[in-house]
Amino acid sequence: MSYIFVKDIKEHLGQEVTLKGWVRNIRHSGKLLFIIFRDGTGDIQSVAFKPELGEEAFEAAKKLTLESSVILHGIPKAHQKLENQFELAIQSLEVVQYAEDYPISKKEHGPDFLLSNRHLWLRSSKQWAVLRIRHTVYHAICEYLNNNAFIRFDSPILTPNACEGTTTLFELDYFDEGKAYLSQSGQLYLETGIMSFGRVYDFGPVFRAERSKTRKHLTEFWMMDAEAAYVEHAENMQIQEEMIRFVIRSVLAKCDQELDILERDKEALKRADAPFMRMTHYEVVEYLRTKGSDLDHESDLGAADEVMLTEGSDTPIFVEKWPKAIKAFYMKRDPENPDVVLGSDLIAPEGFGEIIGGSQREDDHDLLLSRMQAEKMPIEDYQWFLDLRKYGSVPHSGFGVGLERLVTWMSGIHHIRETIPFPRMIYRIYP
RNA sequence: UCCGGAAUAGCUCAGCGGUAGAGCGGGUGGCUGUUAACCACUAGGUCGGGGGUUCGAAUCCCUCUUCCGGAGCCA
Repeated sequence: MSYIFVKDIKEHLGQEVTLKGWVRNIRHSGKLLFIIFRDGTGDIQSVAFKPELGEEAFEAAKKLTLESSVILHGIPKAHQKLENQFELAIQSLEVVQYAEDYPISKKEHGPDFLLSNRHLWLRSSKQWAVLRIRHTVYHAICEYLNNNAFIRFDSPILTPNACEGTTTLFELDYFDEGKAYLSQSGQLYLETGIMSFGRVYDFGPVFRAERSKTRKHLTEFWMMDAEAAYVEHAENMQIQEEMIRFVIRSVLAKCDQELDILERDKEALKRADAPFMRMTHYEVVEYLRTKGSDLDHESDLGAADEVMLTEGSDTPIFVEKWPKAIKAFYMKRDPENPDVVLGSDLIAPEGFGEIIGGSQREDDHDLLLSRMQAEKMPIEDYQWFLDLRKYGSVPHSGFGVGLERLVTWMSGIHHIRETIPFPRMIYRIYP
């Protein structure tokens, strides 16, 4: 039997329709029964009136519990009390299953309980909204890149070595080949792709075995790495800015209802869709010192520094030209100042912190080799990477976006763990 | 890894040396417009584990475990 989705309800006003879904909440008052019904595409209040439904069916409906699965037949009409909303006048209903006592109640719960019940928590309206925004952000990123000559080029997840030597890797046995590691970035592989396709990106899970324990970290998260030939530092930032602004506009256009559910300040998002400021690391340190930070010119920004930096700014801010010592080996030196590299971090406003890291890459074989030797990297394992600088090397740049960080910012939520269906954190791997 | 905090009913918490409590959720009943509906009644507990102090410990001390918040690292 054909049925419709709640999202399309206003196209069927006054017609007999069927809806298939679940009971989000139920209330009854004598001969009246209200079912807050959801089907994945949206929620709608459904009303049953005992004399119309019949004694038996009404009593069966009264026994519905939270999250019971149910098929409703009825007529959508304007909500009697709320403007611009609709409700379904139930004519009959089929109970698919009476749910057992649902663990997630209508009152508050703690994070430990909710995370242990993540498989059920996903049904809650805020989680529904966040993950739909994630879907929109994901597609907006791909759409922007696809429209700008980038080709999807997926990097391997099982890798023989670290892309960046410093951070910790998840290790596993790989048949007779010794140890393999879960990728923490596809970037080096992407650099091979640009020599064939010009512009490429990957989008997939990456893994960091850091014992991080903050609201901005997951051990497994989704990263989009983009890499482009003949793109230099300034253009690299330009691409990032255009892409982020495209994402903002997409979320505002497609996720109005979701942003309302999350009580996101939409005006703040609209204001972020404006030219992004660019500051060098040197300028940032000078600026923060006037605001009381004791940061020095050799150090990375701390979490408090990032917040202080973007205070009063509506848009994200690029922090560029970092001291070479605190950045990765593959970043290209600034020809105007060999002490800094042509890298940039993009810091989101409203205290959400870093969402992108990018740089122009070192394209000179000998300079790159000496940097790798200085880092005591196993050169033989990276011969393929060095080869790229022998056979038609070109200036090129790239960047990596943390999907969950971007979704956290777009959603305006407190903790990154809600932006992925099943968060993996240092003390949690269930469910 | 470091610094804080917490663990009491299914859930969220109060109680902080003298007979284990509330709200929500569950059950039963009531109500024709409810909005985390409401009203009445009702069931539900080795107070995280172990050890100690005390006439007496949920409460004080030690220890272990688990979780939370923050830092660092990073996206």
